[in-house]
Amino acid sequence: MEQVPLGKQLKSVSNLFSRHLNQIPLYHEGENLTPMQRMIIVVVHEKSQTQDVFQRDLEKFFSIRRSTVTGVLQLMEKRGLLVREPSTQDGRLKRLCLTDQANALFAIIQQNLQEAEALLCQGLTKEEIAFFSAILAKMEQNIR
Amino acid sequence: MEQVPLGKQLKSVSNLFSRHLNQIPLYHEGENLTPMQRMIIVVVHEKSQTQDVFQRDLEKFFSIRRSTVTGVLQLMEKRGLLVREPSTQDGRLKRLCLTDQANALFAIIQQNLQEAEALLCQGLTKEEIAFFSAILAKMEQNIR
DNA sequence: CCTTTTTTGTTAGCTTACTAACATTATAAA
DNA sequence: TTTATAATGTTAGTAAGCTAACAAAAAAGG
Repeated sequence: MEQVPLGKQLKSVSNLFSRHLNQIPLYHEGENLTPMQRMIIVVVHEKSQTQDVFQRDLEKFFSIRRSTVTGVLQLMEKRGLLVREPSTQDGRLKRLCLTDQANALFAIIQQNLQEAEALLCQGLTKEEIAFFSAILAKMEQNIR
Repeated sequence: MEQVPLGKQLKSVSNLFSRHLNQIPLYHEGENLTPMQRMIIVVVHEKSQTQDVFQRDLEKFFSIRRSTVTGVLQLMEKRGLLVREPSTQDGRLKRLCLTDQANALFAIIQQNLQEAEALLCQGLTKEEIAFFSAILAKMEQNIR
């Protein structure tokens, strides 16, 4: 009847994944991007192909709070990775627009992410991974 | 061939779990404990039944860095949840010692954790949970 | 014994998370 | 129309994660 501390286990793997991602270099000379910045660049790049992307979309996509979105985007804007343009349609919304610099990094960042996930999933079958992902989705529903 | 952003999914669920745990009240009047503080109280309480617990043990157990352990414990000590006693055997080690206040909270915290995990796993069979946990363990090996 | 390496813990500075309280704009209701 | 409610974003303050650089004690090697 020993209870596996599943929450702790989840947190461990999540932390280790971010830590690993953080160690993958992007630029040759020093400067780097954080894991969250990389993920945001990828999702904004992909989604903005077909639609406008606003801050609220990140909130839902990553399951994080508004204030967290604000903070991360402020840093990214300061580093010249994106700009936030107020919507003319709806004064509450701010559209996210990647800079050329960020767009240029998209391909390599996406590859880094895929490699990191490949490492994470080493030795697991496609079916196992799909099953695992489905359980995560179920848990997300349960706890939201 | 669509790649599921597994890392992002992991982070979402992990964050949501912590957020949920953070909302479970402990005291009747205002003050509360953070998710990490709760987990540390539980693990130190349990492990110290049979052995001395040092800071390095938390580092391994939670897969976090030394500096993180230091920071969390400093706060917990400031709040009177534990004390760090330098080992007489080995001058590098600091033994962790829960206060009476923290020990008194152990039972209810453990129950909170179990309820939170039960919510997380709602609708999943024992076998599914075991399989999920095994995959997490495998991933932890892969990426460490 | 002396020197080097390993282990453990701290500090400083940063990022990402949270809550709570607030401001602003849209939408709904009266 | 006017008022109330909902949706979106910000700020302030705090916790927990990280890296890098440091200090001190123990262990290993000479």
